[in-house]
Amino acid sequence: MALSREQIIDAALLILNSYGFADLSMRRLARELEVQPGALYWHVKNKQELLTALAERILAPVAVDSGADPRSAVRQAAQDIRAALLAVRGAADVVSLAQVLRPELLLPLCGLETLLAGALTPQKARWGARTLIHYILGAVAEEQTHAELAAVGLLPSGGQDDGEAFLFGVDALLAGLLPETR
Amino acid sequence: MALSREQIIDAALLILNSYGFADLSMRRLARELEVQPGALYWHVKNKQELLTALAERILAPVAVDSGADPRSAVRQAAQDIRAALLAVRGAADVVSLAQVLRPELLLPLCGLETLLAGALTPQKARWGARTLIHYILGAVAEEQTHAELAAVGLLPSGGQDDGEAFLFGVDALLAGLLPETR
DNA sequence: ACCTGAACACCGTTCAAGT
DNA sequence: ACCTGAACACCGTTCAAGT
Repeated sequence: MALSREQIIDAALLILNSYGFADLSMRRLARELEVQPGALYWHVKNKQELLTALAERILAPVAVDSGADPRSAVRQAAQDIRAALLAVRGAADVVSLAQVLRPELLLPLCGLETLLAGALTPQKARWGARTLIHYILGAVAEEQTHAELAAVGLLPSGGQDDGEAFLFGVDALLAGLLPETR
Repeated sequence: MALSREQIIDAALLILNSYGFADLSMRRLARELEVQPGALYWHVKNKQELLTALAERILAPVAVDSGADPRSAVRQAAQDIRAALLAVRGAADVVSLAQVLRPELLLPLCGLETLLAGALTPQKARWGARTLIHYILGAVAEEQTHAELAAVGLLPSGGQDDGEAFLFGVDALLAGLLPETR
């Protein structure tokens, strides 16, 4: 049966989870799919485009809903994004790369801006969303890299609660962006 | 004259500024220095170590001083770090990589934690500093990547003020971390 | 001590030619 | 339409052997 774009993304996700981001190469992917490397380029423009598609897939489970107040909606969205990233090995690196090149494609990340737009001027909503995104991706990338290094024994597996540390940053940012209207 | 570690770092910085991060390879570096690739490995353990040394050099001009209140000291430090990064093409990518692997080596980044420790509990200071660092590196990396793409014509050169956007994020974070004690 | 030469095991991408 | 075969121009790293 003919190779398909979806099949390629599936295989990429599999390599990512089994061997990590460093091992995700076009040639490795071709090997896994039992085709020649060149075959991939019929379905995908280049590696960059593949990574962007991969990022979309990784974030697909996240649904930002604007229920309740912006504050708790953003808080929930941040946690959902983190969860989606942690579900796939190396995901934060993939999404960080994609985010810089094609931010408009990553809907959940745009969603943050929409949520903030409910309480801020358009410009502040945009800036605030980017601040959040940089923090989220940076924090989770660090978490995942540390997990990677700890698994290989290059780093002591930190016994601290990453989830708590993550939320501390989100809450600090939210406190600064959306001061209590009381 | 014999090759030296400092010489290698100098050449790396030169390649970075002239051709960008993507072109900074061990082989390219060797070519520039007119030695065989293997020669580099007498002076440097591997590429990772070279990048870490490069990151230290890039951030060397930054001096965090704890004068005045923590708030304005951190604000100034963030701006200084951004300036140091913007002075070298691709610097944010280099420092981001180094930061994940050996955060203790990047003194200016540790300095942020020290500054915050003046007003927060040790744990909150650590978390707060990491939040700031993730934001700073993410924001500047995006700025530099966009400049890179715009220079190549792949992206319209955004006419907005990146400095203002950067400060908005820093101030939001600081407002959340260090609420006005008034 | 410091470097060369040569190798090993890889990359991303292109493209004529086949089916 | 979809893929192979083969090439091009690269990587990071190691290591015997030379000086």
